[in-house]
Amino acid sequence: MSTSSGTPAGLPEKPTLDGIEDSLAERWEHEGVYRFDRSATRDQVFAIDTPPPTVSGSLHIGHVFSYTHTDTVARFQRMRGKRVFYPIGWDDNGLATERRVQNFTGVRCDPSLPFDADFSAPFHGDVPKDHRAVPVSRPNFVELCREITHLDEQAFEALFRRLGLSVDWSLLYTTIGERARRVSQRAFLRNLERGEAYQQDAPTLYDIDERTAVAQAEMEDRDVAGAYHQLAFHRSDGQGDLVIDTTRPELLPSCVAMVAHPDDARFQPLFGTTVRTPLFGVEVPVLAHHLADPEKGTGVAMICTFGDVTDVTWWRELNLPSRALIGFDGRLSSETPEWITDAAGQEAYAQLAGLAPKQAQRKIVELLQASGEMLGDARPINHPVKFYERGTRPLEIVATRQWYIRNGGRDTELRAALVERGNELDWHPGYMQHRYDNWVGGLNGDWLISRQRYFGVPIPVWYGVDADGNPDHSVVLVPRPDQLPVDPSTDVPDGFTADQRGVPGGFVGDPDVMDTWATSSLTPQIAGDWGDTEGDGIFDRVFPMDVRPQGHDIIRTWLFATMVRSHHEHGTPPWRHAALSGWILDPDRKKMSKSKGNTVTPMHLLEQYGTDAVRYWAASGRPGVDTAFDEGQMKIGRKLALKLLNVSKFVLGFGEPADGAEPTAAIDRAMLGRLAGVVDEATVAFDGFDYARALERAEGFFWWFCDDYVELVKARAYGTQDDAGLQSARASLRIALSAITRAFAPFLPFVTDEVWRWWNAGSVHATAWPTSTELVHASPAAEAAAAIEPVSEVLAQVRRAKTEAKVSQRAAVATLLVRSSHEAREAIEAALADLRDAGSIDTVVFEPGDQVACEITLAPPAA
RNA sequence: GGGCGUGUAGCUCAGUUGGUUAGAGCACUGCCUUCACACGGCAGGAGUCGGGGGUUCGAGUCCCUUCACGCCCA
Repeated sequence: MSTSSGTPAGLPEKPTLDGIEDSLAERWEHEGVYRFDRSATRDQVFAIDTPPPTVSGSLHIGHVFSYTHTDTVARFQRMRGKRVFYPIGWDDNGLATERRVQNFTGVRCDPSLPFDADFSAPFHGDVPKDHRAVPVSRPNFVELCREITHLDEQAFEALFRRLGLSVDWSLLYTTIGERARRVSQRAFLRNLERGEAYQQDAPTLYDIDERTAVAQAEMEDRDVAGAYHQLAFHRSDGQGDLVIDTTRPELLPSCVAMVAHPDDARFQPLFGTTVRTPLFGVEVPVLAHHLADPEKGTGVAMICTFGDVTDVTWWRELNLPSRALIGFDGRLSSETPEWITDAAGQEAYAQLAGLAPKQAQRKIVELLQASGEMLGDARPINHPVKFYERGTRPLEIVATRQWYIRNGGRDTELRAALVERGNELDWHPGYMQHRYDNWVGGLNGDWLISRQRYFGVPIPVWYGVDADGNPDHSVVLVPRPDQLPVDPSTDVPDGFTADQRGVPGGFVGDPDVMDTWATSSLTPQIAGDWGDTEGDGIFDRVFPMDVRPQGHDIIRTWLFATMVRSHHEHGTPPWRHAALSGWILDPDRKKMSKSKGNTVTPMHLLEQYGTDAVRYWAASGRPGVDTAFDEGQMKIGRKLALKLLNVSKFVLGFGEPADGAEPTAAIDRAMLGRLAGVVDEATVAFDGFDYARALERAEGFFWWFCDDYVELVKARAYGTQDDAGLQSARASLRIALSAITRAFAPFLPFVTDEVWRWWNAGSVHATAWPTSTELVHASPAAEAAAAIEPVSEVLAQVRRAKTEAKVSQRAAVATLLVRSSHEAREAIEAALADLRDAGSIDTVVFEPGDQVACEITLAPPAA
């Protein structure tokens, strides 16, 4: 191979980053670089249980951030020789999608309507403000949901492909797809068979706007303005009043008891006595319970069924009657309840019947003030109230029949087992396990999975219908496994015919769908083809999976729910590692969220800085650590990508080294020694899921390599010294460039593959991760440092002298006097020819000294 | 109220089992058209490591305490 000038074959004259994303993404797809090898054995596989993004949400920079983290790990493992099982899915089922469809198309679902084959949505976006939602049948509504989510999914896929995620797109799934429904229903039916799923009539958190029950995990506290109303209850013994403070006077008609702390001396004499409620005159007992807070209000509270979750606890533990008044419509019952027997009470209730809670509150305050049973005015306070996390009005508690899955909330043994499962996982970072332990330890009920919604996986059961035509929920009819997935609203259970639906002696389908987490808690089973529909049995070779990457905010939901399902079904944690990503913060260190309006869409950033640059920013975010959105980091990423492009051109521009060319020069072997250490560090970091550290080490080396090493050996590589030196420099540059390119490949997949293909067949992503053992010419680490550091120091001092003299770095140095230790002098002398070339140095004189100290005499400028 | 995390240069962050004079990039300032790269290079100034106390020969690092911010839970 010629060593003369000219661009060797394959090297572009003017390398560029522009447009490399599209062409490389196409090549990867065409070459099947990320295709999972379905014949791989378990020990060859690295399986990743990636979060399926909610496609009805907006695309934002957070997606780029956390998915990049996972992708770097996937690419590393692939280069280490693993067959990487890296599927992705779209989470399209659930309330978020229903809402988006309602808002986008101007419809609402009315399940009582029949399917209309000719239906088309009144709008596609831009629904007028005064538009009244058009009621549509459930099948029509579901069809619309599918249509809209399909559009959203295309936008997500475009972004994720542009981001260069090395997922196997042939494994794509959706959480409403046929497989997801089959797997979810199968898992549920097996839970049912083993007694892990059950139905129960119980007080349930209920969102009256969405008309659906919600689970503990979906509930959140919000501070809202409320007001204490002081009400006087009348002692039955006629010895005066018992005064309470309540924020919900409208629930007074459903009061079942009074409660105070057992140690509270003020109320001890009253325990066991009764009082009569204001307005309604209902007699209720005064009871003791440790959850009553003596500091709160007057220290005594009224128990209603049900005002909040504490009421539920009291109701259960004190064996109180149920006097529920708020129905599914969120309004007070229109019938006067039978426990109000007093005529005046009945008259008072008549004025409240059918009102929404807020209206009822205004009315009852009026009545109480008129009767003199409310003392003083309402006193405004701020207090925490339970909301559905996607809801706008406080949750009510309504007693209804729902399906539950056991999660340890009512069973200490199961809870302990689930905590233990958490111990079997490796958490990255480790402190995230506390979130899991705290959540599991604080559960106080089982997992409610029924949702009174439409776009979800149907609960796959029917009920018998009794002789009076009412559903008999004790007669549960289940489908055969080979029937799955079923839709009980259209499918018919074995032994019945379609015309028996809803008639006495017939059957009726469960109208509900499963909670979205009840499906997404099965992503390992869905992605891994549990049940083996493909017939190649890959499930046993990908499960339990190696890692679950996800945000730390959904440990209590997604991670925990997945653990519960896997524990019940497989008796194992679903993965070996959990890798938690942090948040994106805006420049004011506030969490980015749609409601704050501070989110950033990613596509224009990918276009402006290039994908590698944006990935560089993302990969700089430490595992689990919240990271500020920082375009500055993207600029640095772009510089890094450009530098790799240019230095590759430089190194490869020398052409193929001569046969047998080897690193022989001390400084060359020392550089490789430093590189070997960096490769080892990056490998250890990656094995522990610390991609950010791996990047930092590689990057630190790379800038030193470009700034010092390349500058030092550049002249020698051009041929200013002997041939042995030339060959050593060129060989070393190539060896280093190869390892550097591969070490950057997980982070900068585009530019690394671009430059790799200039001089190698195939993709860098299909080659081996660099190892220190392949760098056979490397000096041992300690020797390398001793050989490099004095040389770098001299170079730096020469540069500084020229900068201070305000002359060009090419300016000639007449004399360089170096004071140094004996060892440093040896290192400097070994690289002296390179130093002279790099610094344009004429005479070099050594003197003994402690630290490396130079006196530089510049040559007079040439005229 | 409980749990967890964070606090290091103007900004974003490294700093491993305690060990020389606390590092990097950005920004800022100055210089250099240099034959891989001006989308570049070289160099410079800039820090009471949130505060206080303790352990130690030695603390950014370990312990206690306190303040601020963030997240999760109640």
